[in-house]
Amino acid sequence: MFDLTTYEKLPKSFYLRSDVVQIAKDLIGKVLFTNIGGILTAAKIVETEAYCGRNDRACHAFERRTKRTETMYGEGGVAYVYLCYGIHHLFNVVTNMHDHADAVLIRAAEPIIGIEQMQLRRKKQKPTQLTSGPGVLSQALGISTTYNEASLVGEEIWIGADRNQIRLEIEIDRRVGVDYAGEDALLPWRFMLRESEYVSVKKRNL
DNA sequence: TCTAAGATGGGT
DNA sequence: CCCATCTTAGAA
Repeated sequence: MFDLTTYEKLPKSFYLRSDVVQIAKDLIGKVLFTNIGGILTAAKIVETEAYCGRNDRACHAFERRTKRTETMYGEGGVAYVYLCYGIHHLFNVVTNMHDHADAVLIRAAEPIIGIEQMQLRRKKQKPTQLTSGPGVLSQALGISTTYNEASLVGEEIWIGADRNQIRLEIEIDRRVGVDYAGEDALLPWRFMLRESEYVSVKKRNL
């Protein structure tokens, strides 16, 4: 069985750091927990992408401070959840200090706790069909836009570090689906756990 | 007001 | 390849 005391909830200071690319890398191998509707689920993060509001055309907050992006301009340590294509709820981790609009998109994970509940939510059986992709991951974990701005150091959504974590091999790639961002689409800001079967899209070329 | 496009996913 | 589905941002 899984011993919850193995995992240490990441403190707010983890999210307040200024290097969003480093944070995206650091999040690989961490475990995303949700306790929503009385259902505990957890999944190990295997794929992330960094978005930087100040110099990254792919970021929603780039040269834009609107109702939607205001979440990213807030202080780090909260969720930024938005609806994509009218269907998918994409979960991001807001980082950095107030007025610095950075976030990390959690793109894929490996189910650990609450797999049966994820199967019910997803109406799929195979473990790789539960949390491999930013939209489906949110569905499996019960995350929707109602959790936009929710704290990541609270009792509904949080991220834990394995106290016994050994060194991980990380692959780097360009981000998915941001071709509109011109040369920023080529930034090496996507991180994956090497050899994981749970990443959403296989490695392309930088 | 109006409209195009989008950090996707599933099916053909 | 196609399409579901709807909010957002920016234009008019």
